[in-house]
Amino acid sequence: MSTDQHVLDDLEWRGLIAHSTDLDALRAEMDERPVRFYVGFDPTAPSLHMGNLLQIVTARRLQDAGHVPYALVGGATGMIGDPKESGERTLNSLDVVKGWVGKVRAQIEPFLSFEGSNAATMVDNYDWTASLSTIDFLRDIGKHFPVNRMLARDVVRTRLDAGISYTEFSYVLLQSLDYLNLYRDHGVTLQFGGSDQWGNLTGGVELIRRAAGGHVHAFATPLITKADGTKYGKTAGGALWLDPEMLSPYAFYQFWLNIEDEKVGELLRAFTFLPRQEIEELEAQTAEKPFLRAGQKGLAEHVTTLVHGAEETARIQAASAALFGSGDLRELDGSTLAAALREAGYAEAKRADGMPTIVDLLVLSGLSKSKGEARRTVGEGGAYLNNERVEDPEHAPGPDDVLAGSWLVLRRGKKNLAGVELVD
RNA sequence: GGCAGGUUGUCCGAGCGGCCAAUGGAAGCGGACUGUAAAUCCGUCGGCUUAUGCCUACGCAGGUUCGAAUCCUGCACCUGCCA
Repeated sequence: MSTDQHVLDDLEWRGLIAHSTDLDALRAEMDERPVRFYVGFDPTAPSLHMGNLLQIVTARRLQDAGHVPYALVGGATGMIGDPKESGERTLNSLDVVKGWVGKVRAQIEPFLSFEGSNAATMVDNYDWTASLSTIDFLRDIGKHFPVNRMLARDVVRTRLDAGISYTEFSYVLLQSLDYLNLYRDHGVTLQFGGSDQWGNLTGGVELIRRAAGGHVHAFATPLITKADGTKYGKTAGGALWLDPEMLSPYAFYQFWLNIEDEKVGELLRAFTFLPRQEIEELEAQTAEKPFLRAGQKGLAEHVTTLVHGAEETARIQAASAALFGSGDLRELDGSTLAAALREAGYAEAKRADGMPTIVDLLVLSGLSKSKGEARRTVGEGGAYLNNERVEDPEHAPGPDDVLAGSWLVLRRGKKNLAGVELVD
């Protein structure tokens, strides 16, 4: 579309292609006509997360380049469960999976365009697998999967000691069948996914060659990890959910704002739609004047806008500036303070119940999970009321501590902020 | 199928009748240093009306004992050796 370079070159520059089938063949096909491609999302939770966002954004890039997206939500594969190294998954009921399918679908839709000549299509593999008979499945699909090859896959090998059910072992057949169906019925010739899906992706490519004699493509995006090689999203709140009910947009923004310097460039390339030149400028700024955090700010702003919208992002930025600014909280005007705390997270306390102690406030505001933990935080010197350290766990704020008539600003550690509003 | 060993807190892993909410490591959390960065160092790390108190916890269910994570019985699962 507007990109002056080939979309595959753009994807490569952004570091999005970790593994692939013959890219030259794919390029040739793309140059000839719009390619129909698909990416699948299994409903294993009520919300998608950071890893899925990478796939969604990648799909969008391909659509922007004129290709035709098929977004698959795995109502069927979600019933089975992709084998993962850490062990067998717990099966979810059909009702639960169906509920999640709806949520996941709704999360994907805003990112793709469903209009125009290359409109996106949503599909659910439950539609073509639910009625499939076991005999047909075993004859038509199973026959093309040599078990010795299946056993050689990394995930399966690591699971052989700990144990793997036949159910999960068979997962690759279902995903491969999806690709075959989309190839036959919709002319889909490209599938991509996370690098942990590479085995499943190539499974589909091979099945199409064996069962239909077709030559199709696949590529895998890399696993995004922290500078030390561990996964993102393993922090207190758990995964980096896209659903604002599961992770507040404020917390989402803060996550990106706190990315390590070494990773800023990589993430800007992978997750934002900023043009190459702008990203390179931000990278240069981060390298030269890291304390300005220009890269982190750009990253946080763009990704949060992408997921939660420009208005919400503006509110969060104002809140962050107010709460993390160097100024005195007392100098903030009441409405700014209230708005900022409502973004950051807050709880209410009844004036009639008397003024709670710092320990109670930490628990109430959600900054500490239990009173024991709150006491520990106070003891460690990590508890702050209105940006001033509190060292006595029994300390209760006085009337002078109440800001803007009804607010108390609680902080645990350096960057966990929340408000408590006194109400009648 | 037989024999042997195992199942401990978020994870790994000690403990093998009382001194065990349970050694050690990792993760997490807090502090110092910084830039709401990384690295490093220090501290902390079940819950409760903070109490020489109570509750929950050492695969599950029972039992022995004044007293069990530790002993016994049954069950489930895992690992190794033999068939």
